[in-house]
Amino acid sequence: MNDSPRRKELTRQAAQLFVQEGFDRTTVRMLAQEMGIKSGSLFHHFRDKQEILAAVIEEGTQNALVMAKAALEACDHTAEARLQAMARAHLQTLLTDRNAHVVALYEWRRLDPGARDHLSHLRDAYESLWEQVIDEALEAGLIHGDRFLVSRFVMGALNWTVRWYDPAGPRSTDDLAHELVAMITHGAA
Amino acid sequence: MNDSPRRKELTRQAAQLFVQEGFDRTTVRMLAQEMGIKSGSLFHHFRDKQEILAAVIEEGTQNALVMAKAALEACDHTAEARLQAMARAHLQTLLTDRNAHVVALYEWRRLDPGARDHLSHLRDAYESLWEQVIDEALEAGLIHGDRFLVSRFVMGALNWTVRWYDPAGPRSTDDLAHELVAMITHGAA
DNA sequence: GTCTATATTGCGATAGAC
DNA sequence: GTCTATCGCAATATAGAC
Repeated sequence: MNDSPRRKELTRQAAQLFVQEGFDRTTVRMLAQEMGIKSGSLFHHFRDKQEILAAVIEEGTQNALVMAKAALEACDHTAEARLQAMARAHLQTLLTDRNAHVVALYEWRRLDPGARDHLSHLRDAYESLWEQVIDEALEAGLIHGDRFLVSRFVMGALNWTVRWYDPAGPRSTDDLAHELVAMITHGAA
Repeated sequence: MNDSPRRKELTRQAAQLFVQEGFDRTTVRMLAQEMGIKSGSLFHHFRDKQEILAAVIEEGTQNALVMAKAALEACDHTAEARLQAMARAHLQTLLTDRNAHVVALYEWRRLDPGARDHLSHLRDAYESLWEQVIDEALEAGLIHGDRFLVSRFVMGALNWTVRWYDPAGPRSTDDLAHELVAMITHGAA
């Protein structure tokens, strides 16, 4: 529809509800209440409920991409440091402040085909960033195995943290990133 | 309600729809059609839609538990063989024939608190089987790290396969299990 | 840009005949 | 155990005033 800061803020609020309840269980009335308006007014900002989901997922993936690129810029240029930076950035966009990245991963199937088509490029860009870093780790002999499988196993391990990680618990997202990298790089001594 | 073979079969058919559409998008009318009856008749077998979900999840977890135990019985008694057997069994119950195990993992949040309470013991039994095998691998020096984190990372990597694995593709579930175990046991030489 | 009011649809579940 | 018929309700979305 448009790209106003107002819409950005509404999208952010929608993301929170989608994370808590899931897309299907979130009603437009709940969304409107969270936004401080009535349900009818919501359709002035978004064509329909689907469009809200698409906006949230676009925001979530874009954000993950930006954060990952920044993390790679800032870290050492060793394969291990870069692997760790990616994992850390991924977990931060996933687990911090109930983020839109979670929606992008867990509600992807709920997108209608048109939106899925449009957003798949963004998702692919993020995933190929991962594959690039995995490639470097393979070339450096840091890890071994099939590039396709390794990257999907790693992303799976990270994405699943949403189901069990407790931000109030003893472990930081950095702890998790460190342990994951250690697990795949120092298996047998 | 009861435990007839009829109900077992209806549960199996419900599982397939839940995997395809998700619990929320599956209507009682869709379920009834799949079962070859009218929607009103469905409530002779299940009190409500929630109870169908609980039945599917119970079936899925029970099945995963039985398969895992059998796989551990049948394999060599080395830590690596046992790890591999668990991974193989997990993938088979997850990826073969659109199984109820997927529903147990991905629709857990949709259970009402009562059912969640009742079924959590079954889930815990399955997860502690995993932790036991992970413990053995740690003791054998096959892998290193935090027991809690390693088991969750491994299960995450496996559970995420549902999102990308293509049964018609070139890789078997056994290939996946082998690659995953290799990844965490032979990181750096 | 937000409101009130409402159209319309499809949902889960029930009642009672057979 | 299955059917037909339907209840009651909550869902998305629209119309038009302000």
